[in-house]
Amino acid sequence: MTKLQTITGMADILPEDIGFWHVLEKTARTLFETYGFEEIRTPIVEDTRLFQRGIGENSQVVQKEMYTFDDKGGDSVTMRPEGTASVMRAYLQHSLMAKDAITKLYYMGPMFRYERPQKGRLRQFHQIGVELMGIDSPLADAEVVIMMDRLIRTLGISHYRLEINSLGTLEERKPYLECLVKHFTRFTDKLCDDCKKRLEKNPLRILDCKEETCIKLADEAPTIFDALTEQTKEEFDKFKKLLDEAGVVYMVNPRIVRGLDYYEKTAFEFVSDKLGSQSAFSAGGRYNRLALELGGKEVPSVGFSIGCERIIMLMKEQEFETTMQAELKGVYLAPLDEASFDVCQGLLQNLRDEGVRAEMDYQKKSMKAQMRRANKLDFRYVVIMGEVERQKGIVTLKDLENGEQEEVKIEDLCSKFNIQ
RNA sequence: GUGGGCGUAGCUCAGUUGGUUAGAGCACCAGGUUGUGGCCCUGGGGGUCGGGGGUUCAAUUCCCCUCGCUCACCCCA
Repeated sequence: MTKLQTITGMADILPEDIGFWHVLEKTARTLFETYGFEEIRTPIVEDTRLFQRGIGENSQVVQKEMYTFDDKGGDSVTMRPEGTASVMRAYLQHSLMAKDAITKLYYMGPMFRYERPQKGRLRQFHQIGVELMGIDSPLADAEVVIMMDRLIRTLGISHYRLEINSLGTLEERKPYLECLVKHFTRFTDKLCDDCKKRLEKNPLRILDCKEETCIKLADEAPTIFDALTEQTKEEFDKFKKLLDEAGVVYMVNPRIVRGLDYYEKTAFEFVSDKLGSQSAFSAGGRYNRLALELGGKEVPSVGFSIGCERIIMLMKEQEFETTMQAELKGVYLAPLDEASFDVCQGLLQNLRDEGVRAEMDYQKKSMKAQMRRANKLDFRYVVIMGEVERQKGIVTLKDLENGEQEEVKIEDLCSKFNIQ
């Protein structure tokens, strides 16, 4: 296999698909900006320590999924596996809090994780993310979730659901985790092999296991809600109320667990059963401690990120039989002899200078071949020029939509399209 | 890292109980009209049958190894 091709888990996005990306990106930009978010672009490669501290040393992402290498100066650098840590780094580095107490940012771009690819999962994938920084309030939580819900609807996606949960603060979660471990330890021998490991590494994950016996044990386990303080409960209730008022449909799922260490309190996932095993196409939550982990002061924040490849799968799903015909537009120049070819070269440039989509062959071709190509490439008009036209100083302009044609003076050609 | 499925033309796939020049549809190019597209007709180009090794008179077909793709586990967007 000496054929050159993309490496495992990295995919080309071809012209036939790029329309979906443009629609997604444009819709997100427009919507986010009406909610007061501004774009930020951070580097793809960062100091490895940013992610070790930000995402959490013991998370799976940091432990085995990062594209980490030493640069030529001997520094350990990492291709970003997610966006939030970088945005927070930029926020602290440039003291963005100085401009206003609240900072609203969004970003879009490629992320990298060394995993085995499968449906909806690539090693280079793309995320659009949002971070609302500087305030700890259920109003902020609700704002970003509502915004995400509106985005999904604007994109015409209907087969999805929103699941929410509260993970509690770090202080609330600690005793709860001990409680949970105590509960499951009594049934260690009944847990599946994976969950035996989870019991030590990440007991919350057991709640999310798909093995039947584990599910049963998880059902009997104490829930996080038992451990939440009144204040956290009230905040969660307020959050739900705001969603209700905005007409956002959700279900509370106490099994939602976040994979990155920095989440606390509100957590949410937008999921669809049309995505295969990786059903979440957007997820996020509150992360009040991230700034602390990065060595700054506390910056209470909430955000989410969208898996672009996954949400585009849903956009495609929605396209049913939408045999959207390409719009016919532009002018194809079809010279029939050598001298006309040169004249058309000039016309080609004139048209393009006027902003008209124009194209012609790079070598002399038969009229049939030129007509076929004009048709194949969805041009609306063909300019035909042979000896007859040239001597009269005109071209034959054919409308491929209805087959009608007329004679147009060469000098009038550009202005004809310029007006339209 | 683990497990299942699959690799034949640009794409979707037939095929051979091992046997001469490996097929179809679509796509592409050309001709049918020496100046007129889409439909139709005719013709053409294009394949190291993923790669390597083995068995055999003979391998795309059987065996082994390997690479790749894909789905799932783990985990995550």
